[in-house]
Amino acid sequence: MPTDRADPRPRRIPEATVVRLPVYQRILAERLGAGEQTVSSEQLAERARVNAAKVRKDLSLLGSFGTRGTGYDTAFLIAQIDRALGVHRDWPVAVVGIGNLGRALVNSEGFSLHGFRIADLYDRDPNVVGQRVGPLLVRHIDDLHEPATGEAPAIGVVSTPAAAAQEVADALVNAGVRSILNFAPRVLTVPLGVILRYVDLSIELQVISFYLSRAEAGARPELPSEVAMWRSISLSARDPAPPP
Amino acid sequence: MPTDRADPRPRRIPEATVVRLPVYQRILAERLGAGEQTVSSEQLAERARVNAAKVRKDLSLLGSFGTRGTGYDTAFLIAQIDRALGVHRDWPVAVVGIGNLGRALVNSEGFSLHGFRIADLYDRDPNVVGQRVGPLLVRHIDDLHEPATGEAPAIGVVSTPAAAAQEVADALVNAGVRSILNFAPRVLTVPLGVILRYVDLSIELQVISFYLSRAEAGARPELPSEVAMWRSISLSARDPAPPP
DNA sequence: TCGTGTGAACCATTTCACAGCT
DNA sequence: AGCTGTGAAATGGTTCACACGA
Repeated sequence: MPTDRADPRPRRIPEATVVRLPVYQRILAERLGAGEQTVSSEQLAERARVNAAKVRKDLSLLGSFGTRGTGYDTAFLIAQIDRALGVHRDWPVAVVGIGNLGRALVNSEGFSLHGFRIADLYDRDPNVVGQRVGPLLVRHIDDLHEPATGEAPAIGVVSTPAAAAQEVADALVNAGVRSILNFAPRVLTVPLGVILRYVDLSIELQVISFYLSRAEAGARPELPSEVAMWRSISLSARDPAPPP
Repeated sequence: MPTDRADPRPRRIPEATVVRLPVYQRILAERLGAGEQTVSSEQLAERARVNAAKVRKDLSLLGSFGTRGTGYDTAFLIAQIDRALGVHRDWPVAVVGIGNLGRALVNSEGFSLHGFRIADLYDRDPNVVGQRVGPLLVRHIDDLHEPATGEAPAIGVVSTPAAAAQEVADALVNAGVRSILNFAPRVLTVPLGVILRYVDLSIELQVISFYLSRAEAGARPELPSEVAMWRSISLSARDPAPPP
């Protein structure tokens, strides 16, 4: 008997699935906006450029939410994915590095449209500290350990130059931040237990360069040249070694 | 006998490896800057947070470049990875959408430090068109089909608002651009054969949210909570179906 | 009839473990 | 003695194919 509704013991969700869920989310929101009450795995799959079986498998990990012969209820599925992702909660975000990039991120649709709340902005430049960006004042990095709201933000976004990134990451970790999203083109070191993800322009460009070269070199699609990807990297750290 | 030096028939390189190569690159550059002539798979692995065997396997796909008992020659390995990635070539890039984000990207270390040449800037806003950004003038989107340099750029970067992204992608494709890096929070549709990658703040935040929830829920590290990742998504499109 | 949910087969990637070179 | 390169085993993820329910 498949677990019904709010699953008390959620199955293990593979990392590969986790990164697809937000994509399905976005497609669902789109379809809901277009008035589609219901959506099939086939439709989701086409838009996401994946196999329909994969969509069904992914979604079935969250529970049995579809209706045979009909598909999935759009709004209901959105809610379920939200729940699985934990997005229904409030995750305060601190952005460190309020240059061009930081400002762009703060004002971006990525934050506002998806319920993440920017709690604090930090910079080191005295000309920037004290400025108003959106609804917030930029604070000095050294005040990181005592956030405006009194509690450490859940997520730290690093949008400083590469040279400052490690130092900022250290400061975030010391302040009790449990996860870091790094935009600086720099490999970071953080303690085990801190969630770390990278967003990196030059890495993406290099990956594209690779596939461009291949597409050009082999006239025949040696690697099928239609490589469409959502940030398809996977340097996920497993346990360094379960102590035997 | 392992193929030596410039391999005329390069092995197939798995996608998973392709995305790690730029990371190794960055670490190597770092070590070279620190004066390390040579580096071991163990050292690379530690910094990249991966298994050393993986590093060796990845690198052995490019050829046999290491020296047993010693490790890899740092500078030489950098050159080899560059070659594998095709970064030694000139890939002109067009950036469409010169708002906060576009400007941040154009001025970022990601471009300048990694040899990608920005060939064209485009926007739709008449107030922006004609402006000077870095060494370039912003041109109007409608001039996309006739790029300043006369030849279509190899890579198109989309940094417009979500609402304009599909339209811009279409224009890029029509202009002959073979690959797109999309920063807009929007699922795009492009013809088969066009390389498409996404960089997406809100997706990353949602993925982090998932792991934060899990880390919090299960006191025991249900999924080992140290999930460190390089943009680990993988919605890669395989051939829709090899026509039978 | 249509489309989900899912075992089972398949394929890709990771890790182990060790032979072989320096 | 140290570290690469790589078969072979283990793991993880994808796709097939079909029973089942609406």
